[in-house]
Amino acid sequence: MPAALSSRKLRRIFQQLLARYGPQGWWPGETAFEVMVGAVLTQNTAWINVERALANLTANAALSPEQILAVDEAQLAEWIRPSGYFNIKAKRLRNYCRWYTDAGGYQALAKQSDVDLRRALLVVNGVGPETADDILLYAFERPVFVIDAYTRRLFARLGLIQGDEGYDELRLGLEQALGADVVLFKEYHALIVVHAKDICRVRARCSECMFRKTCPSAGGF
DNA sequence: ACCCAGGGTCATA
DNA sequence: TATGACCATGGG
Repeated sequence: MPAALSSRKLRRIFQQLLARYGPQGWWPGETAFEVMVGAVLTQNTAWINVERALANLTANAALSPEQILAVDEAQLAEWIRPSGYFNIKAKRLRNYCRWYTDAGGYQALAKQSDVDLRRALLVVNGVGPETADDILLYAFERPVFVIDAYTRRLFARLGLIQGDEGYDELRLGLEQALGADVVLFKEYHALIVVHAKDICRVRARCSECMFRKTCPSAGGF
């Protein structure tokens, strides 16, 4: 990203998305911990399947770090089966919960600075850049711009970025252009995801869909 | 039958 | 640093 991103263009795109879809109020979930679990379970997975897994955990009173650490890993895997990759995600959830409780839980972690907390999250095996940023933004209310595949494709299609920038390069560029704004970042990421689903619903398998990797043409809103 | 989903890790060159 | 294999269910 040689040149700085245009704050004006970014805000205009946001306003268009907001006008079309309305406020999304993300992240869906009752508690901060549920957000964290959902962030891990939704890795490369449709949210509908994550909801089933979360429902299983809730039905078994297992949606807490203590219970996730207490139950058998095979049992945990069985509960989260609908969200796919259940064996590896069971390990990842346990890794996360071990880190979370060892660190002293939410109150203790909330005392850390944005950069320190981000660095700590990324040490957890199974938590990568996007999962860490989901947790930082939606569970800890930190002003980080979540970069997912949709975000990259959208801004690339619209000519704001090249598309092959590194994760942090892109994230920092957006954060710098828009300024630290938790409310804006929460809505922006949600609207991009909702727009992606909307486009793919309306033009299922349409070769012009801007969100398909194979899309040969630039789409508009 | 095929493609993809609100990614991440690990082995290899 | 940069690819590729792998993880796996469920909907369109």
